[in-house]
Amino acid sequence: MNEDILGQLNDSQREAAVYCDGAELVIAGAGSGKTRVLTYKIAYLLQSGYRPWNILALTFTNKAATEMKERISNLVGHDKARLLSMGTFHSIFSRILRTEVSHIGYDHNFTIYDQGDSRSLIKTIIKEMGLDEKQYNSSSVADRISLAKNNLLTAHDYSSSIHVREDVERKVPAVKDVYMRYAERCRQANAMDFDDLLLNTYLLFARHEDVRQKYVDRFRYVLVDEYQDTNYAQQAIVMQLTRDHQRICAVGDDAQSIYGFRGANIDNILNFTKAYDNAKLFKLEQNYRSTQMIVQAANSLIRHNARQIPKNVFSDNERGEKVVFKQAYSDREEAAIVCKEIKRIKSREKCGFGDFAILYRTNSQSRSIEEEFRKSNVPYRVFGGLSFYQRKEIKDIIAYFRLVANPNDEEAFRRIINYPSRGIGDTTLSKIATTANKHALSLWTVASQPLVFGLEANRGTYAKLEAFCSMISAWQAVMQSVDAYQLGQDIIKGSGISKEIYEKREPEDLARQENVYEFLAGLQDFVESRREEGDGEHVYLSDFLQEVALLTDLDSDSDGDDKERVALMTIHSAKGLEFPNVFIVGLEENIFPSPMSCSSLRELEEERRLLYVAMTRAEKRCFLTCAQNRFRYGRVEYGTPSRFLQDISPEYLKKDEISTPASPAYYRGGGQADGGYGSKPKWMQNPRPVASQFKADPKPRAVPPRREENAPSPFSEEFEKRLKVAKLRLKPVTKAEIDELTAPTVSEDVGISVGNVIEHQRFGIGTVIQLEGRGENLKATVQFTNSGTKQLLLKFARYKIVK
DNA sequence: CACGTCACTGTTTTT
DNA sequence: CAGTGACGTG
Repeated sequence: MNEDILGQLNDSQREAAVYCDGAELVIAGAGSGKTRVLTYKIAYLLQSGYRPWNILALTFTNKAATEMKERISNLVGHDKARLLSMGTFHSIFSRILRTEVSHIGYDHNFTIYDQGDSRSLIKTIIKEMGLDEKQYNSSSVADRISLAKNNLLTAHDYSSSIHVREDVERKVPAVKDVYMRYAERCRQANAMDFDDLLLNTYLLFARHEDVRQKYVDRFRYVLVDEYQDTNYAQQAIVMQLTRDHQRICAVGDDAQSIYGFRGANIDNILNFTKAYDNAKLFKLEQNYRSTQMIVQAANSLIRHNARQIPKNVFSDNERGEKVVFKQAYSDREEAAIVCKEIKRIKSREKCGFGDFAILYRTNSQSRSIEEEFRKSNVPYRVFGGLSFYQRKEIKDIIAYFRLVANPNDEEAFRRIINYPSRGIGDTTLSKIATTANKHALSLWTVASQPLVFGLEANRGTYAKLEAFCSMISAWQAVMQSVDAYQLGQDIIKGSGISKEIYEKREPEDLARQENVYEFLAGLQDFVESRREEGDGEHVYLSDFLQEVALLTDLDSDSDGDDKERVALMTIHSAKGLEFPNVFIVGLEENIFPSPMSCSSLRELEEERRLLYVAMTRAEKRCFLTCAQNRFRYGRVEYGTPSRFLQDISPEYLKKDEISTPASPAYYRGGGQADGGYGSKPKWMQNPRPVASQFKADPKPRAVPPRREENAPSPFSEEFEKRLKVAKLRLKPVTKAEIDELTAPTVSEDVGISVGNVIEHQRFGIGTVIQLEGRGENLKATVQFTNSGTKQLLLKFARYKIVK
């Protein structure tokens, strides 16, 4: 059996796979079968007597973990494979923290703050401290803190570290104080950000030898994929787990280290053999993926980097065509060239749209390509960008879930205390925050006992707070008895979110409704698959929350459908993937390399590696394009070809091979904004009557949920089937239920009631369809004949009753 | 308190 | 361009 498995590897792959005598570093050139070695090594370990749960395999993405598990399943069977500990650093260690976190003073139901949460908290703190928000830009402060955590510096350590001097030089001396407060607030909220998951794991193991020992005993063999992208904290944790027995296998390629901005430290891989004394070094140098031409072109590029482990990547595949470079006049022409070339290759060879990928440096570059593809009916799929879980309506729902699971969660509290509107506005919120800070308590504690902490507010406000808190408390009470799906539905209905979302009928609302369906379907799916896996009879909301925080839609497995679409993604998200034909677009100075990364040689080398990664995704053909004029930040910018083009040896590069499309003006000139489609006035073309209500989430996409047949929302493929089923099973919130939820409160003190027709000074004639609130807060929802539905606060509205 | 409007401004990659 | 914050109005 061993023979069978190992027979499928080449000599150097096999040597790397069977070496089990100690620390091992496998330098795996691009396309050299790195994943293959890892999977076979794990299969080999299992056959040599290791129990599945004794093996820990850390990957870079959840997707990589799932795929590897699947491949191992095929070798050793599902039963064994499913028991392996395999996942990202973040997901594996968050699970360990869940069970051990009481040792370091957290509660096991801690929340995981995503980047948006932590940025918003940092922003709040900067405001509270009265710092200048221009000087203390919340995201750069967040980056500083993140970097510190990645280097295992706690807030306390930081304040006496060299970083403080840097901060002083950069004119942001208070970063250390922001960090200090931020850490306090996170603890107060019983929350951890992504970096805390690593930092706290490290501290847990460092301070509690018995706990460390427990996991050292459990994880008898540790494998780390993409080692070049680990940061100091990750490396340190791996060291804590492996320094006793030295059974570690790290796999990676220093030439593909592209996550330095996230704290990844290329020194980890460069210095591996120093960290582990007797480490054995293996090199996989044969590339099985690409043509010789592509491999050589990529080699000639990466040769310009000084810091690297020497290696000689080669290919025995066909020689192949030269890498093609073409400069276009504009970004539109660039898109058209790419589009035309895809069609040309596709008709010449028997291949599908799925054999093509467009790679770019920044997400925003997908736009011009998308426009062109849509115009030319080329099916495509955009990866990355705004993930499903970052959509406003989904985040709102999750915020409710989070607050129920952990009422101290400050960010969740802030998000939903007044969503849907319940008359608790900024004034009340900031009073709560001030009081909470004064007593070093969470917002929830203060809000639920306002009188105890001397929160000053009027009667109405107390009542509203009371209503909100008792609603949340009621769900808390049943959280351990009602299953996640049931409770989730209850919350969506009871919170008023369903009313908020299902009431309206604008196109954007419909998209949101679908997203909520998808979300519920996903939740149901989660509950069911958990049950099938036999992890206990009941699946609770907290189980779901644990997973959801670390999910990306990149991780979702796509079904066959994707094979028929061109893939659009950033180079970063293309890591580990391969395509027959790859187009790398936007190779211009000011984009690639990014101007943010041009200040040091180190950063520049990372950008070069990024291009190396991009080129080595290609199996057969690789195209590089750039544009002279590009529409960016609302204006046309002039750009010159990227300096990296000169790094590629000319013998592998062919310029201007693609023919320019014959006619149209790809010039996006000054004057006519709407290049000849109809002539509606601007304000009619993109009606967004309620836009302001739905804006404002961290990384919103320009075009709201994509719904055209070419470009459905990132999630709809994998959810489509489940969705249909779920819709049947789900009995979506019915009209009657909505009516019930929106039942009017009869109000005696004003002469207006549901059914009245009023005439409003600005909006014209309309029918009152709902009334809520009382006294001076009495609010009417009015369906106007010509102006849609509006909410009017009657004490202000200028109207008269007509009927 | 909620919502609409206006002016300003920042520009990268993601677990 | 598109997101954000400040400000005014009902």
